[in-house]
Amino acid sequence: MTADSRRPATMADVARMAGVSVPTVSRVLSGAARVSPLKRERVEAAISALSFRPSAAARILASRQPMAIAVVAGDTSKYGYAETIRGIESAARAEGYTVMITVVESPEDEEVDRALRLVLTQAIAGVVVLKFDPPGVAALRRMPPDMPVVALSGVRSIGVRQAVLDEASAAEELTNHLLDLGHATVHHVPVPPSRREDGRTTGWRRALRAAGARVPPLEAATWSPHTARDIGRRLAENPDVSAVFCGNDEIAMGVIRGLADRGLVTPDDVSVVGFDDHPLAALWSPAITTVKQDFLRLGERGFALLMGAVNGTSTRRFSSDRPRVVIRSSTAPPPARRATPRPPA
Amino acid sequence: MTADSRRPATMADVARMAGVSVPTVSRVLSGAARVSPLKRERVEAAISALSFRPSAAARILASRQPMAIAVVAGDTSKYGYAETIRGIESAARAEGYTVMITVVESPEDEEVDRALRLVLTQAIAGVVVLKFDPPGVAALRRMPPDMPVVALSGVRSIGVRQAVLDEASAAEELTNHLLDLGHATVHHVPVPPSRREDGRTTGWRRALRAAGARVPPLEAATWSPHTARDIGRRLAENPDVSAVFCGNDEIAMGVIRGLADRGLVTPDDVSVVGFDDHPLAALWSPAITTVKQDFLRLGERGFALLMGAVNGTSTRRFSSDRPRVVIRSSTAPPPARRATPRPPA
DNA sequence: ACGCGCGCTGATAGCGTTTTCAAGAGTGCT
DNA sequence: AGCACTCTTGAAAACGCTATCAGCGCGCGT
Repeated sequence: MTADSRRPATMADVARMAGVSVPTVSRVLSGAARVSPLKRERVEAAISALSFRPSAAARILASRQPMAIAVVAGDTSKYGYAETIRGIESAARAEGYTVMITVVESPEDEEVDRALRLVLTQAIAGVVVLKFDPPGVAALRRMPPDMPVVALSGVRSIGVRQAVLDEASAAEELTNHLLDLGHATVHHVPVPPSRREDGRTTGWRRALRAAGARVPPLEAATWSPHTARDIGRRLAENPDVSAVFCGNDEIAMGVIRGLADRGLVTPDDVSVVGFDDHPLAALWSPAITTVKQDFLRLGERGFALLMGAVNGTSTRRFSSDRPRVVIRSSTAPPPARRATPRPPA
Repeated sequence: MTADSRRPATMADVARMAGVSVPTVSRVLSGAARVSPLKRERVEAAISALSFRPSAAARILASRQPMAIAVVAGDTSKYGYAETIRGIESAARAEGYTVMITVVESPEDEEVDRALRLVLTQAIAGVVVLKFDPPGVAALRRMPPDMPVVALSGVRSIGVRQAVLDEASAAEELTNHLLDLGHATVHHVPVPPSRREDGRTTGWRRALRAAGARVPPLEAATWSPHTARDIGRRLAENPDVSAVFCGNDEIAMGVIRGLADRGLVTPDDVSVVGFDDHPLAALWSPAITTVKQDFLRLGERGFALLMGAVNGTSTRRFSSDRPRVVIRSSTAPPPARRATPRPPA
């Protein structure tokens, strides 16, 4: 009577116990076809008596529709990445899909292939690639053509289904904000670019060009706010620097701290802006002027696009969103005369 | 000759093209048994000619071993969560496993069951539960007994296989640091507790009791650093407050900012400590004294424990790690006389 | 020369579902 | 009373792989 064997119960066990056929059990499970109330009840009783759980593998094999998607990303815990994944997951969960995550650590072929083999060897309906960095770009390129794919990114590219946050225009607007305040030019500390050049960098350059301002050389890029601190210190030595556009808020925090290390205060001596609207950006002192990127929705839009492709519901291949500038306290007009930096301790 | 049909190629197609039997194809794929070089080569040629990818569903169904695990968590993008998941994923990937993520948004039965149904309906070898918060605790409780499970958490509990970070002792040590500096007592702003009381709170209380210090009432808990800022402002009004132990670094940042809003400087007027060693903690001004929690390794240890259970390799049920205190610049002896708070603007 | 063992190979039988498909039981209508 | 339907149900056939087992060819020891 009870589930005695050590093997997990199968549909056949349930059917036997309920005195019905296997397909009937399947029907009450899927709810697709009508089953008489009596049998339905008996089947449900048997299911819980045996604590039966259907085998996902068998289900997928027979129905040919995996209820999972994969996310491929170069990182999972950095703010933008984590938030995007959260958006994907929540949209997926609402539709009954589960999300598998695989990180690709470097853009080298060998590493990319190893990670992709893992992903493609799973039962998935499609994949969302976070094309924020070189590993993401590489992964996208090596994706088999028959797999439904959506890329999430900051710049539009051709040939792929994708959801983007239009970073370039937002960056342009942000740079113009600085220019409008009276700064002669704006220095730039980019995040490591995904391609030759980031959307943020492109927008920055575009704004400077349009304003006829000098385009200063880029600072070396890293994701780490600690390197950004070093860059901030270095920037302090350069009297031409009155405004700095940082690739993201964490870098802005590092730069602000580095400037402070040399006695320069933001925004009195140097204005600094970030990007993303990190949850701590508003809390920093000074509160950081930035661009709010809705990563959560980016993830949701990406999932929606993927679903459209997977079940032929929609043929949309592109979804864009324009992030908006958030002005806070880290920007001000340039000082009449900038304080001289304090020498290194 | 070429893959003409729209159906993806199966092993039978490969076998036919290579002029071998299906099991032989399986053998070259798995590498389990020896195959003559000639046939192996022909099979490999056919595989790439047809761009054949094995069906995960069929493979799992036949072999009964899913190469995926699930992670159940109340959140995925908060620092500790994200980092732990990253640790799990990287350990899993090294062993050829993929990680599925499902978040449980609230501890209510209905929500928990809905999420768990999603998880348990997938083909997984086991699950790792992030038992950091009420949703995690609830999920763990409703997990079916026949599923291999590991809980990750900050306090030891009984009956479950688990990897922990011993928060209580670290919290005790951190509180003692404050007491040793000469503070009469230490106020506490907890994170929302996973149970009746958090390990951090327990350690704090233990230290105060042991030192015979007064145990001040707790402040209301939230994950948001912005509420923490309000709490900081409120704390500024209370002249008894000279040291504050915050449930995590983000809350510490909020509190420091709130105190600053009222003209109190850290650590001159009030010492503040956090917990976790958030990547921005060292960059904050002042740099925050905290406890370094190795979430990455927590995730790795959790995965290792799960693997032990899944393939009977090991019978270990417990793995603990002692986080260590990191002293920075947000703590100092109490002031002779604390500055009077500036009134609300 | 004979038998034994080893290495490689293919038939065959599942794995646990979903999917036809056809049959049986009612129901309503003429 | 007979017929055409609709609604439920079960039998049987996939789904694409792995596991098991027996067979075959070959080299070696006696």
